[in-house]
Amino acid sequence: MDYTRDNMAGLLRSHDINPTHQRIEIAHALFSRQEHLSADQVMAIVNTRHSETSKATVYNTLKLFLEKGLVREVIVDPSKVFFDPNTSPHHHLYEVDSGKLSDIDAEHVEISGLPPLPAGMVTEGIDLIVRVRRTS
Amino acid sequence: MDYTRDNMAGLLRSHDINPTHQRIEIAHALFSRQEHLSADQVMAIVNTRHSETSKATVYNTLKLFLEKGLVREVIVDPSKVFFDPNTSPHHHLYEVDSGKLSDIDAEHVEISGLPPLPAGMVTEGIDLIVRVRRTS
DNA sequence: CAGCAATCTGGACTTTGTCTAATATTCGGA
DNA sequence: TCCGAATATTAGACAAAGTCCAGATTGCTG
Repeated sequence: MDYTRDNMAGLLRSHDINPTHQRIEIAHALFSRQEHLSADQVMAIVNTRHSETSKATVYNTLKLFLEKGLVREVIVDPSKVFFDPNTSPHHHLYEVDSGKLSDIDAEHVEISGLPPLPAGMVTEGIDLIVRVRRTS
Repeated sequence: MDYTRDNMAGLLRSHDINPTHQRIEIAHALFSRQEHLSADQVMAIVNTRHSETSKATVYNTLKLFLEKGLVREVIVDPSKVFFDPNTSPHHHLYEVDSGKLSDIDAEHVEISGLPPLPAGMVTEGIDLIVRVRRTS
C-alpha cells in the first residue's frame, strides 16, 4: 500500500467522506508520514508551498476524520492534541522532554483486573500512555 | 486525617514548600475535596467570598505542588489539565460526555507485556485512562 | 528599623481551538 | 453539459487556558 493522493481519495470515500482537494492533502500528510501530528503541524505541512488550506478547514477536517474513524486522537500533551493515522489497537510512549510520541504495539500488552464499569456505561477506549524521560 | 488549614501547613512544610496563605488555601481546596480539579475550578473555589488569589498565583502554585510531588497532573481533556491530590498509584475513569473524572484503584490492575524501554530512558509514569460513554 | 529574598499581583500576551457569515465548490439530475 | 441544492472552504473575529513580566508585598534577619 502506498499513499498516493489517488489512494487517499479512495480511502476517504470508503469512510464515507467526500474527497475534496483539501481533505486529500490533509489525509496525505498524515498517512504518508504515518506519524502523530498536531493540527498545527498538519497545517504547516499542507501549506508549505503557498498557503492553500485555512486553519478552519484543517480543524474541521481533522474533526471529521476523527468522527469517521479515519484517525485517532491522542491526548498526552496539555497544550495540544495529536492525531494518529494508526487506528489499530495500540498504546503510546511519550518522551516528556522532547514531546516525541511513538506507538507501542498492543499485541503483547495485557491489562487485567479493571473493575466493572458503572451501570449504563460503555467503554469508548482505553488509553495507555507510558511517560518516559531521558536519564540525565 | 482531616484537612484543616493547620494540617495543610504541615503538609506543605513536609514537602519543602513554604506555607503561605494562598498556598494553604489552594491545598485546602484540593485536599478537603479529594477531587480532581482544574486550575479554573481551584481559582473559583479559592475566590468564593471576595477575590483573594490571582490567576498567576494559582497557576504558579499548582505547578509548584506538581514539582514537589504533592499533586499529580491528569491529562484527559484536550482543553484543560486536572490536578489530582491522590498521588498513590491509580488509574482514571473518564466520562467523555460529562467530563467527570474518577479514580480506579491500581491495586488489582495489572499491566503486562510492555516492551523494554529505549536505552537511556526511565519511566516517569504510566497513565491508564478508561474512556466511557453513557449508553444512549 | 533597614535590607533582602521570596512571593504575589494585574494585566498584557500567546497559543490552541471555535464560530460565523459570506463565498466557492461539488454532485446529482435533467 | 448546465443548474440548483447541498456541502465545503475561507478570513478573521472570538474564546479559553495558560504564561510572562515588572512592580508591589510580605516576612525574615541582623
